[in-house]
Amino acid sequence: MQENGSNTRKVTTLSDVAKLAGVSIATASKALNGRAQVKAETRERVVSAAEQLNFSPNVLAQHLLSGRSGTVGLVTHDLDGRFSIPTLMGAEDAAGTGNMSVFLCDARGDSLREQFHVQALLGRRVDGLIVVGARPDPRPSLGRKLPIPVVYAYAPSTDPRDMSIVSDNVGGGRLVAEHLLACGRTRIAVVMGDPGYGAAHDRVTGAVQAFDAAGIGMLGGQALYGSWSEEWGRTAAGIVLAQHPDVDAVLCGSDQIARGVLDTLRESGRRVPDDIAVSGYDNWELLALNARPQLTSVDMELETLGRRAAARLFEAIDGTPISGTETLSARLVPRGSTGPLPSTGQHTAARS
Amino acid sequence: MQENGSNTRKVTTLSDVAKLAGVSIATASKALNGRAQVKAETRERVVSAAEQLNFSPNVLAQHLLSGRSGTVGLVTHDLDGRFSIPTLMGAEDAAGTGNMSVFLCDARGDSLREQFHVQALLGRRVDGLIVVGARPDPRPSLGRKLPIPVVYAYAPSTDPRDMSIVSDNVGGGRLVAEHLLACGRTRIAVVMGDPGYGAAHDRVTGAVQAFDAAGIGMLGGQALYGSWSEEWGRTAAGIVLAQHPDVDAVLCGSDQIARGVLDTLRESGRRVPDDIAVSGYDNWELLALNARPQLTSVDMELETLGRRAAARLFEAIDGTPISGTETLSARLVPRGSTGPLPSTGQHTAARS
DNA sequence: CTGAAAGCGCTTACAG
DNA sequence: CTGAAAGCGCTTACAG
Repeated sequence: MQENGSNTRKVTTLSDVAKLAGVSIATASKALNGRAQVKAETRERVVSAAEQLNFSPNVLAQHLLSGRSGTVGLVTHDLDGRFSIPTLMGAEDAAGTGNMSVFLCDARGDSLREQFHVQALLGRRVDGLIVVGARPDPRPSLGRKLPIPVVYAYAPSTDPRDMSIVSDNVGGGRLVAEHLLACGRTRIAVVMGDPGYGAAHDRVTGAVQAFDAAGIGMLGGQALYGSWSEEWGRTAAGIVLAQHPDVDAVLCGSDQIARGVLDTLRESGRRVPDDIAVSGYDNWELLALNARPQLTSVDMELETLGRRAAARLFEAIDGTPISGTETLSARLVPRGSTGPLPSTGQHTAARS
Repeated sequence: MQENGSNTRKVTTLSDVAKLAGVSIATASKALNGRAQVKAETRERVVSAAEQLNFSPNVLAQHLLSGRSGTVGLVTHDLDGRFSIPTLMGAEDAAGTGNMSVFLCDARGDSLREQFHVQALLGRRVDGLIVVGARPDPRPSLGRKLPIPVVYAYAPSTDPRDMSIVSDNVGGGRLVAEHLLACGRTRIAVVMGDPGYGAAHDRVTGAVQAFDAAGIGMLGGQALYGSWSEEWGRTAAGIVLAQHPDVDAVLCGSDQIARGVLDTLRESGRRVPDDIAVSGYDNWELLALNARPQLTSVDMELETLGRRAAARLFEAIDGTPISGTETLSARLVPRGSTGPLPSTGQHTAARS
């Protein structure tokens, strides 16, 4: 009944195919692999035998010979998070085009666990390794003594000789600040997330570059740091409104923060974007598309990042030396929460 | 410089170890694998040689012999979604305890892609397969002719002879309805998601069972179906308030819907939970914990589900026949959005 | 064009 | 206790 309850069913082997086709196993191999020196008629006989037996070559054996396993290891620290998943999809994508398969290992931020997984993957003779961080800050290198190439994605290695692919947070901050300026906003507050993240400071740095270039200062002279949460967004918006009632834009460090800011603004009777423009970061569609109005955001293009990481890894596997940090541009995604100031009015004061 | 730019570095092999230890490769093998018939002193010499050379046995070769690869394939259809990831984590978890590694393949809802991945995994001689759906509705079987066992997780197979592990949506709906009843609510509206999902109807069915047992009817006599979005939650809450201003609870089909409902209630001046209790489903912490108040929800315990799927798969790999659908109970997570009616009052009417 | 033989890295009876 | 030999499933020179 349950035919696959146990592995008793014998898997067909090349020698089964050869026997059925009435040839040697060497000839069967050549026929199936499209080698030139096989008579057409013989090849056909072998191929049809293989089909008949539903033959699928044992890749493990093939790779024992070739010295390559056709697999890569993906060690992630953030399987539940939203950063590693798109990275991982991009990598799987790039891998899938060839005949690579991906081992997924979740190290959960624990470096012992990471070490354990790396050893296991080495034993499986993966051809290379991609390490995906949970947050964009630099992380310790796996070292340079591994027999296979490694690419660090999202979170770079602290060792500059390693290959890392990261998102440009400075550029992303600049991009969205420039957008707000282009919308005619001049009194722009910055509400950032956890100051323990390098990305938080990078995004502020980028925004300040844009403000400087426009010859205006950040509203209040400095960014408000807190956490990456809606709660903090609500609180921070209250602070901004109290201290700077004439604010005309809030640049937020994440979409979660922006959602909180939007809530407080709405409940204070401020219209978005007419009175105040609001921008997020991450372009997390769940949050951005369900916001009222929909949220202008910055997309780090993590899938591209993952694809790039995999591409670099494959180059390295093919022998091209790789090294250094590659920074990927972010992309602005304008939506309803930002727009030009209404031509009629100055920035209206509180209207509740 | 870049020592791992190409794979030139030769990987140490058991024969290297044997040579260094001055023994045959057979003896080296036995020594490292803890076979009894090896002199302690010899074993020590071999072990230290292995360490010195940083030897890591080629698992591909070992598995060629044993007939098992020590790997399983995880084919998912929802890598970007929130359902497959916890399932996958649970599976990885269960796998990690042994010495299993997991190949991750994203089929993206495309059955051709799925077929392709299954073939590739078969070629890699995985010992078993877990198929994770993107939504809880039944899906076509991969068939019964595969040489390895398969477990369907989250989305069951349509073939009852296959092994499937699913979440109990009827029970979950009943659970949360009972909770609302226990809070003293009697005028309970049900706002469900996309009626194209079996889970939507299942959750309603469970709720109705609880209502029947309590001898009360659903407010309005039927559930409102729409989509799994905040937008729909906002709209639906408006409908409920207009038609049944004396509503005292809203049972929502998802946390997203509940977030929308909460927003409309707040903007209509209704207090949650004093005037109206609100419950979600999924226990998606991002949404549930950031809600005001925090959202009572139902947790499908997807990680447990994944772990269970993997456990069943391993049993099957070990020869135990597996079959049938296993239904996992959901768990109520009470938070601030539900609670007893204030003792002082009846359900207050609109108070805006 | 076809096949016998060697070998990929390992393990396991089987002799010594 | 140790080692030579066979074999896991395949591919690739090398002879015929």
